[in-house]
Amino acid sequence: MSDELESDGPGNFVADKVREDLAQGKFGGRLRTRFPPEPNGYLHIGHAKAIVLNFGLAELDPAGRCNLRFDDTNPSAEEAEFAEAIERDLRWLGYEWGEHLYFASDYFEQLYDWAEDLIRRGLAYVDSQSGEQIREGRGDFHRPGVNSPFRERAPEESLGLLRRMRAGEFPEGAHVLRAKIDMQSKDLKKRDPIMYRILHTPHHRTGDAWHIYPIYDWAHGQSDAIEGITHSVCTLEFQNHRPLYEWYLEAIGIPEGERPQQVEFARLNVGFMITSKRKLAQLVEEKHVAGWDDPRMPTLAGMRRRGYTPESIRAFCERIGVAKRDGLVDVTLLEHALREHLNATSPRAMAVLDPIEVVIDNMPEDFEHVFSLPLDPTDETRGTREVPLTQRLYVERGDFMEDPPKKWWRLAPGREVRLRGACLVTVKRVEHGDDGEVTRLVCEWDPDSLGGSAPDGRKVRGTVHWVSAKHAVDAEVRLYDRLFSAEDPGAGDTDFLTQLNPDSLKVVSAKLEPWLGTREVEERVQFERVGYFCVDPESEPGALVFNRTIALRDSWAKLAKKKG
RNA sequence: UCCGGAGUCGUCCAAAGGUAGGACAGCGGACUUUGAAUCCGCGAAUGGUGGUUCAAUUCCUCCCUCCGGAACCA
Repeated sequence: MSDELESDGPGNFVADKVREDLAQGKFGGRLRTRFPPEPNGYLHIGHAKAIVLNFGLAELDPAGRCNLRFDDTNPSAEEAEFAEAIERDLRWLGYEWGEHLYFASDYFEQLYDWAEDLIRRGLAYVDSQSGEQIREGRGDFHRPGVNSPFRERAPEESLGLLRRMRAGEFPEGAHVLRAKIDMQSKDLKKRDPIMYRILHTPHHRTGDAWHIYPIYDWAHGQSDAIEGITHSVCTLEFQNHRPLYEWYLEAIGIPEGERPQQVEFARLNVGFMITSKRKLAQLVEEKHVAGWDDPRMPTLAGMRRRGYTPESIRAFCERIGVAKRDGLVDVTLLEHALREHLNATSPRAMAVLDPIEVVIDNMPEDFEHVFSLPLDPTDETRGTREVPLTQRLYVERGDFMEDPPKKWWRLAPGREVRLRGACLVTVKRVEHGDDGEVTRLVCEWDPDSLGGSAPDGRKVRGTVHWVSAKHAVDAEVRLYDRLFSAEDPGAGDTDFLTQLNPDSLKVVSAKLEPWLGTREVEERVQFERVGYFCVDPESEPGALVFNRTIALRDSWAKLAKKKG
């Protein structure tokens, strides 16, 4: 059944349309999509949805393909660094575009030729009004626009002006090229939209070759047409652009059956995350986070560093579906996809994040036993790691309670619990510091319980993780939590910065079992009973840094919380 | 108010002129050498009105609500 689902490909309205077009032989049976990021920021979870959609659609036909095209028409915001990061993140997510890497800037010359052609045909003109005048002349929702005094300028004059604009003879703002459509249109986008503006900013690819740059609407559809795109999939906010998209394609003479068609879908919003590039850039610039790849960022780079797997992100994108209604996806859906994949792939080991000392009183001081424990208890073929047991250990402070509530199965005075994989111990005495804080648990063990179960078959409900003090490896562990404390940061007129979660990062010094001390950058593991972690690139030999990707579900915490 | 979109469980997505389905979340239980995972079960929705029809959530009318649009941004 799942085979069937997969061979059918994604089931959503865009895929349905593509299948229908394919079946009807539209575009001569050709299928081509594109992912068109602007290189002015890093890719984030919202882009992942568009990527999975576009690359996924291309697979609906054996000959289908998805181009990567950088929409680099505004040099003032764009940088090569971003383009490189985007390619890196795309590959990490699992996509490949082969030789089909394009840049809108590669089409500048063609675009320019088309523009001159439009002028000659009376479909465009150079407007020499100020930005203020142009805005005023456009009217508003209730007021029709008025024609620019330059609207009837002779084509020859516009041509001359445009050439001089291109050559850099005018200051920015002196002139623009506008399409001559209809200043009375109810569709404000059609009130003589601007095609080119003068910009003397050097471009990251074309350098100072150009002094005019095309506006999105005058570049996007044309780029699609040049590349033979059949389905130009974009988000809802571009719906209002579609009539203009189509007008330009017709104006430059693309025959009807060959015009790419724009299809819009709802962008992704995830609870407790933001996907506004402007806001993400602000977080980075104002140093609310450590960078675009801060593990708390919803960027692919940040998620990668946090320990997300590409598989889990793709699975999430497939599960949320594609539709035209705006919404806010519950972050638990993302977390579920993450845990699901991590659970299936992460080796297990033990680490104590908030250590409290344990001494096993009736164990010889020089006792040492090495257990060979499975890295994956459900699959012994995945190997084992060696875990030493000695008289002095660390256990988690939170796993001990001096006066436990009902249903507490863990360490407490007189209570027998199991040290995971090792043996059974009972707390005999509790030592306190001056401030009353527990400093040490003195326990007794059952020497016949080596391995973790008692020969008499008595049941021991609680199991806790532990680390031999003598062999423990110290490491920094960064406990990440949601960056925002509000599900919809910035909603209403709230400033999203006031909703940053003050506890989104806690750094602790942990005690690791020896095997964990030999992990390498980007390796992912499960700290048993705690969560999934991965090794941060800032780790140094002998000074590992682990990032908490996500905690394990904790039904005890839930129970305890419910009972107050 | 003008133009363009959208309204289905708490959330996201699906279906359909004839018992509205899945996932996540929630709740309950089983199992457990991870209070994890796994398994089983439960509750939960078609914005409103009028109409067409044997039957409307689906088709039509009117209304309501929400989102986007007046950048020389994408």
